Amino acid sequence: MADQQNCIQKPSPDSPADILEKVPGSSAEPRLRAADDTRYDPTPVEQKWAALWEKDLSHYASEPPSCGKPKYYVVEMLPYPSGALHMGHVRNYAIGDALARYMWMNGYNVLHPMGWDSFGLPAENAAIKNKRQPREWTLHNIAAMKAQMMRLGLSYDWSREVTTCLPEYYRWNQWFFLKLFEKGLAYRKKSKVNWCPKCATVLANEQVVDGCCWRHEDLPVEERELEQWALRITAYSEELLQGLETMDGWPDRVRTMQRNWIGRSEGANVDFKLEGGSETKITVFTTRIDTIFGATSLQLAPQHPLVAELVDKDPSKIASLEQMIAEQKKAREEGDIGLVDKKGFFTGHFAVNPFNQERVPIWVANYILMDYGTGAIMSVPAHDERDFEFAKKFGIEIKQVIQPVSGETPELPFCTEDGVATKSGEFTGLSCAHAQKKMAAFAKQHGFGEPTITYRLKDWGISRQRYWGTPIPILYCEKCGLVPVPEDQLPVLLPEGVEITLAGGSPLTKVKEFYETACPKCGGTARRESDTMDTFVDSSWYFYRYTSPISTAAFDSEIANYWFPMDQYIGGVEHAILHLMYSRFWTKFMRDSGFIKNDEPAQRLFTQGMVIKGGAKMSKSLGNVVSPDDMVARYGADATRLYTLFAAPPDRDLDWQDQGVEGVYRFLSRLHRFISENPIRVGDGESRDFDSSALSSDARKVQRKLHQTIQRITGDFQGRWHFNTSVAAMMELLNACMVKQELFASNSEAPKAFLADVQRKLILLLNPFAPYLAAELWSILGEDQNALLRYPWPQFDPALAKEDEVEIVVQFNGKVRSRLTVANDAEDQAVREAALNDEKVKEALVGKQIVKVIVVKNKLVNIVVKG
RNA sequence: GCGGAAGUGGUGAAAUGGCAAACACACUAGCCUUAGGAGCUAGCGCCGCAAGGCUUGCGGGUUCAAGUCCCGCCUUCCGCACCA
Repeated sequence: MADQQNCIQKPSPDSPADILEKVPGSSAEPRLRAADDTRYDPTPVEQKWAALWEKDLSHYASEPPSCGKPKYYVVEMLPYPSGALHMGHVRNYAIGDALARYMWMNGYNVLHPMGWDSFGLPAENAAIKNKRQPREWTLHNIAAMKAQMMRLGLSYDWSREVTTCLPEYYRWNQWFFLKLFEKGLAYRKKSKVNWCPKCATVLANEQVVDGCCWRHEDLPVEERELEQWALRITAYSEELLQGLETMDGWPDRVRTMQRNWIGRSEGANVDFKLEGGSETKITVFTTRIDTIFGATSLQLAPQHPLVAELVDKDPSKIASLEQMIAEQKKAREEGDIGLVDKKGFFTGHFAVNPFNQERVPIWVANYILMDYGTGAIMSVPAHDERDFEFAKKFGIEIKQVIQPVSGETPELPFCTEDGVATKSGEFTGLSCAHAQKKMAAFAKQHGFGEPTITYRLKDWGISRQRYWGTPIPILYCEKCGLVPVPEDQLPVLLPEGVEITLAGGSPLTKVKEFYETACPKCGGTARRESDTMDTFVDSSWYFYRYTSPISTAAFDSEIANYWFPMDQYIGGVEHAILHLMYSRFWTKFMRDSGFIKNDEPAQRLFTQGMVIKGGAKMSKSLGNVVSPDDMVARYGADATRLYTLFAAPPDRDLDWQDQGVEGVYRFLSRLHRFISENPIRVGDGESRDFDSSALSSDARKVQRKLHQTIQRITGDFQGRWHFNTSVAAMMELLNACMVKQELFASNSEAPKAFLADVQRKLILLLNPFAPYLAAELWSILGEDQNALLRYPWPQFDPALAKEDEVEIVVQFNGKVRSRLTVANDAEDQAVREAALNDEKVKEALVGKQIVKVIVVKNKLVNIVVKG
């Protein structure tokens, strides 16, 4: 690395050799070219085509639904406009662009748009740091990144560009919010929230990682109690879960992660009354109601509302309670929840088990979580590991009520459900599963419980005490209370020129002309909601907006129904839960509101691997960041893109190697040389037909390789998307052409139409991966410059791809002993005889006995021998 | 602890149960060159002068045949984690 950098000379003003290329905003040294460097120089070529394509946007634009072609909707996750693309983006877009171009060439009406997830905190941080307004800073970044994308030659339909921070977009966030509010899916709730002191705002559960903020991984979140807007995603818990079952176009990994996140758990709620005729009851959630006869205590979370009452005013209990809460908080902050020693104390109170009227002591324990289930459990030490550990430590009774089916005495705790209830009153003798059903029904019948399904998934808190986001369209009137902003008054515009600080709560409260307003109902004084929406709201539905960026609605339902669901969605796996769960929820809400018909946003999801270097994620602190601009300046956009596809299969992490880019660049140079030195042009009057059967054997070799290559690349697109092997196949094809280079020379005897066919198809195959060079070579061949994207993808002929002869290995017990060449698809019997008559085989057979001969067509003969 | 993915040359990697290492990178030698940071040719898993032998994290198994399938273990990465 260091060596390589030392090799690159500094440009000197008087050097005649230093030509070209400095991408705006790039810190890269321009690549110097020696005078006799014969390699392809991508910069002028790529810039020429980029300029052409920018002027002629129709070159990319999707066609109307009525075009008669089948639709194909492919979206790459839209970026946050941080100011510059990184290699992860390039990889993501290179994959999507290859697919879009391939589908275009296969006759589809392709929608391939791009946009900007442009609300969010970094703009505010930049505002504080550089005294620039978030809007101006953001729009500037968008312009810079759009230029980068254009330079990369990505085939986006820019007429549909979505910028979430602009009123024409976020007004529809507000509009949807009102719809959600009407349906009761948006509501206000006072709750303990995760507060990041650095972001000075609330985080959703999904945005808390190991007790820390997802943006500040070492900074523990604080707990605060706030009034918050929440979206009732839990109304769809079951459907979000069920949907995963049939979403086989999504990676299993993502589906599993979502399944775990939703965390469905089937069980029962059971009420335990306090002892002494009190009507106060403690509701516990259990998945093992079948063990309830073994419950020997109740355990409450330290934050359980009843605890304050139960500890009375006992100072020692209050002290241990406070200590417990503090420790739990600390453990949470350190991500150690689950490893903490179990602690607890007896409250001095008892409750009554409604099944057997036994009195059970009520404890408070640090291993009970207030935010799961009811925050209280019945403790069954004999049949739960955690309860067992706790009971042992504190001397609580352990009572076995489940027996193994075998009837043996089990070692406790005995936690499997493969057992039979014992000492359980009228339920004794029932299997666990059976007992669970009967007992839950019994509880319901007697009014002290019911079957219950608990989900880990929580409602989505969307209030953010920040400036740079969508204002929530709600007013608080002194008389009328909470009033939604009438639809015709949308958008609620985000005020400009606001002073931004991270201290002192929401910046919007300080903007008088925004904050203080009149009630639309009564005209009295009202104040506006000063919180803005989580930016995941923006990204939950942006891909619908792409289909019809109109001013009169969020999107046109009819057109959305034409394009949706997305055929392919492509992005990083880091969004497996947050963005992808919220978007699924949003789609279901819109479907139930009649705006769309699809149940899920995307038919297929592809999650590409990360781009890493030296085994670590690229980061400024590690100093291992590779800038796309530098790569584009040195090797061109084609080579940069091609390398991201070549270096690893797209679903795997890609370990960036600076020297690896050289390799694909060399390939492109060689290809450029191969065609530009001897372009085979077919004139208007000339026939493109030729007779394959009349080709020379060398020409046939090239033709065969061509058809094999088409077959492989087509297969890669249709199958696993292992574009690394597609690129390798193209390299092999070029190598095969170069070996027979004299075929393509001007004095060649091969039919011109054939040679032209090879060159043209080679370029067509290249087009999805390196569109600039493809366009350049296409025009060198004198073909219609603008038609490449719509030109049909080459078809392979299996007969032409087939080898005439194949080499067969002859094995003895699986070890290669000889090789022979036979006709392709030769009969097994003939191959067997040829093998047995082979000199080497005969030699090796001396003194041995043939047990069996296995012939695998076109592959091998395995002779099983003895002795 | 639970769940998932991965482990193949110096490196990135390839291989519908059928010749392991395609395609590249790096390296070595040669050609061409004032020069090489261009281009071209050849070599390049390991051991061995060779014949040949060995080789896909480790150990078993299935099979005529295993990188690939099955069982157990190890390592790395990812997700979840006192979820009742």
